[in-house]
Amino acid sequence: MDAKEIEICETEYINHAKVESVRKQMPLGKHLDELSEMFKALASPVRVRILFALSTEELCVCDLANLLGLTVSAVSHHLRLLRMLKLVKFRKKGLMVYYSLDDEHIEHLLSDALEHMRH
Amino acid sequence: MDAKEIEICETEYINHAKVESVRKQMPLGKHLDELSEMFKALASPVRVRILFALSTEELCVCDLANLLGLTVSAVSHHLRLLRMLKLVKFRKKGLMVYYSLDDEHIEHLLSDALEHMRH
DNA sequence: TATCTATTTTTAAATTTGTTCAAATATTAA
DNA sequence: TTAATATTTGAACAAATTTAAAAATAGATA
Repeated sequence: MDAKEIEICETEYINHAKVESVRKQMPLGKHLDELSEMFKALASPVRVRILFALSTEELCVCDLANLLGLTVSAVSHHLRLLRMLKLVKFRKKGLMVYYSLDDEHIEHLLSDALEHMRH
Repeated sequence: MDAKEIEICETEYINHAKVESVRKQMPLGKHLDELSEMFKALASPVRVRILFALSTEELCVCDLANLLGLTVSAVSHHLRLLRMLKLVKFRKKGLMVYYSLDDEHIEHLLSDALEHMRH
């Protein structure tokens, strides 16, 4: 038992072999971080609504604001996050910007999660 | 166009028919809120790590703290959240508390999400 | 009983997130 | 060019989250 472990957890009961075995089986740290980033994008009532709305059809920022009862600015901030995480894509037509889900993968993830929640 | 809509979004370009059609197809508000709560539980690098660790095998609080390099207190707080959202369960043996995933559903959700992320 | 210890809870501080408002950008049209 | 307008961005603030430290709880053992 080294100094760091003592600092973290002063106990005789750590099962070091077990901990090492689990550590070896963990996915790579960067994958776990990306995964939590993706979940962070979904961890908001507003963004979940945006994504489900877009799973029905393409909508512009103003339509989304109207649907959700939020300011255009607030919606735009959320869309920026969703865009950065590649959960939505957009196309411009004149002054309007139409958003849609980035791919069907996300639609499946959403419906799977909804299904899971219902179980 | 009523007063509220004007307040929210001062534009001539809202596609009201489209917005209403989407609104009708949205899942119930309470389901969307529960879903975002579940995602909130997953929206942290620490909790994602806790869940993947527990998908390997049952671990006590101290093992988890040791594995993740956090204080026991911090881990306990995260476990409380995961417990409240029914993502983990626990069994007591003497002074020790062993945590595990609540069911295989969660394991599937995690591996599906990891898979999605890799795409 | 009293003591020891793994975990939980409380409190408080630090950080992150969500929202609004105002200003900036980009595209259309006059 | 100038004006109009849909969207984006930045700054500021409130609300929520994360963490550590200390106190409290609960179970084991002497």
